[in-house]
Amino acid sequence: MALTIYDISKKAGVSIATVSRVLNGSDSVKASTREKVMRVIEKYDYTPNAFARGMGLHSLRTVGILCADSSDLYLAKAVYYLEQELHDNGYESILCCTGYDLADRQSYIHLILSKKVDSLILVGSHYVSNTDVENECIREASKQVPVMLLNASYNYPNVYSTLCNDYASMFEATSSLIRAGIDDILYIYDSNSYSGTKKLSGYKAAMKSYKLQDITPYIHYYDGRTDEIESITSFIQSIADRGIHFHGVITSDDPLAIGAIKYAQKNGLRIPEDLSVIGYNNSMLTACCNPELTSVDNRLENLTHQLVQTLIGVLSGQEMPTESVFSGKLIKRSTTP
Amino acid sequence: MALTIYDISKKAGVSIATVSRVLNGSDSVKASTREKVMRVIEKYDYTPNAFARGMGLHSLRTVGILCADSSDLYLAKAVYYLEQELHDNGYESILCCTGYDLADRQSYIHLILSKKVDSLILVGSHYVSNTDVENECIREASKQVPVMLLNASYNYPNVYSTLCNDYASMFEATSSLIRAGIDDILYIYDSNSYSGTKKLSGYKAAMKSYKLQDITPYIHYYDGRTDEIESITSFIQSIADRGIHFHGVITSDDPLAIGAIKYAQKNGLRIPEDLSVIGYNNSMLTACCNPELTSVDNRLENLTHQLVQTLIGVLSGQEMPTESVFSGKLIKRSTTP
DNA sequence: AATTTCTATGTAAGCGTTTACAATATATAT
DNA sequence: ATATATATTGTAAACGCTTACATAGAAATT
Repeated sequence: MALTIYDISKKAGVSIATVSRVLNGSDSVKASTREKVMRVIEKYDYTPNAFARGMGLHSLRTVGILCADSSDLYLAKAVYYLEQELHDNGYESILCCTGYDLADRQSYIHLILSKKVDSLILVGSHYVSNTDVENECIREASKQVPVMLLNASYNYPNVYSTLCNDYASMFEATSSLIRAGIDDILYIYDSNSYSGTKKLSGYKAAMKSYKLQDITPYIHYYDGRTDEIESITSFIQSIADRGIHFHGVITSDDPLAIGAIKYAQKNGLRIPEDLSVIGYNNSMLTACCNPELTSVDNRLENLTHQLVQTLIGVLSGQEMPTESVFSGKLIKRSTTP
Repeated sequence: MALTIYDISKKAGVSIATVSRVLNGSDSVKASTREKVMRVIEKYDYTPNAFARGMGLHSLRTVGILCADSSDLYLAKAVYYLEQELHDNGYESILCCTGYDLADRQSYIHLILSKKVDSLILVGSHYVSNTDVENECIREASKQVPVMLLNASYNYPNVYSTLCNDYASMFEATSSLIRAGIDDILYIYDSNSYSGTKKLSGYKAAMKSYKLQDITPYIHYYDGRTDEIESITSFIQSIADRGIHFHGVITSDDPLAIGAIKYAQKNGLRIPEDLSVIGYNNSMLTACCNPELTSVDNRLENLTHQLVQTLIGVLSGQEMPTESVFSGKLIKRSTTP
């Protein structure tokens, strides 16, 4: 059995309260007593039981992070930045990868709330949906702790959003191709999440402002895994095979754009002369392919920084903005003219 | 304030013991009582406090996962598989990203142990080192719970290892190039971790068995971030600029190999005619570059599956193998002859 | 009908901390 | 030397749950 605070107090010849005070860095402990206790603690390598602490303490300075899929390049990076930021601010974090299934997500929210976290960070806009049933769990969680959304927005008390203006970014990306004289632009997306919807709207708006005809043949939803490039490539091939002509491809995520590049290369199309490609998220993949991929950088590091700053503010009782919006930026590389 | 078991018991008109029994699925509760209690629980959306449970319960069916960096493609995928497997086996998981700093890692181990986890999984061989001081925390942790190592081996009671034979894989990868007539092979690695060392040995052994001259000029340690392809490219460029000639590059991780491909393309070298490249981990990057990258698949999904199976066995009191070794496989694509 | 057995529920004692409050020791002022 | 203020330490009551044990009620046995 592990040692308890009683064992330590006995061995050090003080009360448990004093040991607890030493453990929690209270300043009302005589230096000599503190040292005496510390020696015992170190000698026996005592670690306080976190559950017991959790019962007594109000805050454990811990926040829960929920992320659909940590193997997604972009989400993984977001989690990484968040953990860093939190750590730098003296907070611990617990991460749960929930997958994309709604029921699982809900049960994970319950799970993580029961661990007495000070806040909940939802990474990736999959957690915010158009169907209101889904958002029920956000509303519920927000009754207990502040809920922080990354790349999504949800207007509700105690919910704070930090996001990039994906609509504007995608509008700009699309417009840039149109200005270059390309107006038959395929749009491939892989998610109907909050930001997924915004991006699509941005594309549509740009297309419509330049073009009158029906754009629905250009819009395609890919529902496979985004780490299977070959599957993406054949998805795009199948669109071309259906007789849809396009000289541009814009995607909601870089891997999809890689698929487009592969498609072009398989069909002997020159990039960007015969086909222009724009990705999204400006991930490391942009540098892996050849030619290198033009992509939208949505300033993940700024977003995560702001999110944690907002969180710290909220937790310390300050009034904070409920929504912080950043601008993305189109990073031009070699897949666009 | 959140509801407690007392509130529920009052509302349902039963004792807290009965509520607790319903919560824990005890079979000695009358069906009608169970339903009555469940209704109240659902109505008020009650979630038991995990800390209080932790104090009473012996196991919370939770395992801690420690991972140096979740933004690393390979590690992130490992974590993802592990969480899935654990979830499928009725275990929850807590993940901490520790970074590569030793002191941080140690404090995270303490942290996560204090949460009364049933086991500790260390993802990535960075946790096992040649300097014995570092492994002290593994030994300590293993006194409390079984410690599972992914891609590393450490012979100690209550420590279980699941790994790929990186030595053999790298020996084979190197040999395959040598057999193709290429014997000036650069080796780029990015870590002195357990598996990093094994891979290097495999390369060395293969080189030595075919070649007598000194191979040290070919071995280079890259200590930058692996998601900065450009930085890798110029690293390799600088090696070439120092007058070292090579017709092959083998790397300890795919991103490094992408850097090699980029280097070749910048210098007008044909792949694989002028330069052959082999990566490691068979990540999605192998499909992103052009030509597509030959790489070693070390069967991550098998590894994680086996690891969790072993863990479940150990936790249920069975005698389990302390080391499970899988074979990797060289996946030939277009960067090798 | 009385006794025994079994099932369902309740009571109360932990689990290992934190912390308000009380008590004591020490320092300072008179 | 005494009174007062202050610094340090101790005592004991939470915190919200689990579970051994006690108890009441129902069913089965005699």
